[in-house]
Amino acid sequence: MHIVHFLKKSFTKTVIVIAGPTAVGKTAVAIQLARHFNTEIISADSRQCFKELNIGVARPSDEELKAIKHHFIASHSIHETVTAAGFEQFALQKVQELFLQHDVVIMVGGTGLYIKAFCEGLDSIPEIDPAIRQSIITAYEEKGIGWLQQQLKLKDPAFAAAGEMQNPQRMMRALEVAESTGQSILSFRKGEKAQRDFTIIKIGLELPKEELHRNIHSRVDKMMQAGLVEEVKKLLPYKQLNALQTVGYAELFDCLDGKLPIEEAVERIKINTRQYAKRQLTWFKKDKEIKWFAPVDADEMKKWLDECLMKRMQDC
RNA sequence: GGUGCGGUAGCUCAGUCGGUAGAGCAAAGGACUGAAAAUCCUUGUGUCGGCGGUUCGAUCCCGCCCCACACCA
Repeated sequence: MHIVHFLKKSFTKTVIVIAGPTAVGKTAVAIQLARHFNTEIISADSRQCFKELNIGVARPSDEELKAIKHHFIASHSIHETVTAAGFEQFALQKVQELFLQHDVVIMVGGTGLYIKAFCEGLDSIPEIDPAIRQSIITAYEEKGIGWLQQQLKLKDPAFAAAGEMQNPQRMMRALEVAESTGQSILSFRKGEKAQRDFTIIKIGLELPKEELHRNIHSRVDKMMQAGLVEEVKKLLPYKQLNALQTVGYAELFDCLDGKLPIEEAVERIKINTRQYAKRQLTWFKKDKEIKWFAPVDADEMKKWLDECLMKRMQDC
């Protein structure tokens, strides 16, 4: 009886996930929905979580942050290691905290893997000693992809046979797992979806391609006017960090290093942002649970969500 | 006006000692479980500036014309 009661109660708790490509207008929609449900927002963005990055990652404005409380925005430093697994932990804990006060919580973001980790969980793989990781990176940088291929054939033949043997990042991960556990990374990947004790509703935001591209173009121009170059200049000493392998920063580092004229750097940022948006769309379109809307249709979203929530309450 | 150099994919260019062409970038599609704004995979694309000539055959050789750039007047 207690358990049934508990389930009933927790299933009335809901996270509304808002996904979509960069520059589609996620922030504004999230704020409208947060107002409507009188709740708070958890960002699912692998770059906006860094306090050192602001203009270039289109962090919500101070007014927006003041209007609705956001989490996982400017909450970490570029010197920390932030990962999908870390985000899963963070968001799961945050959501439980927020459920004490709210029945509905909004999650918005463009980082598909983070959203997936939150909704479905990641298989648990033992922690890797940072020293092992570093030694693999160093060796790869010195000896190249051939070395990685050879090491993997030796230490994780299963991955070598089935994995992506041209993709250094995946290969390095496989190698570090093999070296520190003695087992193939494939043996850890069960692919089981974690069960969450709350409801998840997914919304996708979409615009015609040309319109999205116009948004990207003008947003990059605005970032430049807002002083992106100054922001990037301060981060130049840290350009090697993972957090700074980021569109808008990488290109301007090249510019500051004299490798690229400023006009070309800006053009590059626009191109790379478009390509990034395309990758996001490829990822999200695969998720059949997502209900798609135009960003201007906030009222329709509210209506649809209210109906959804009503239905789930009755089901429980 | 003269001389030189060039005109080949959306862009930058390579190439064919004459048998209708290929790289990079862009574009399109896709993958992706601890770097994910990262990383990786796949795929086109052409009146080879125009008109003639030589040739079995011309993008390639020859002539004329057009266009761009540089230099000289």
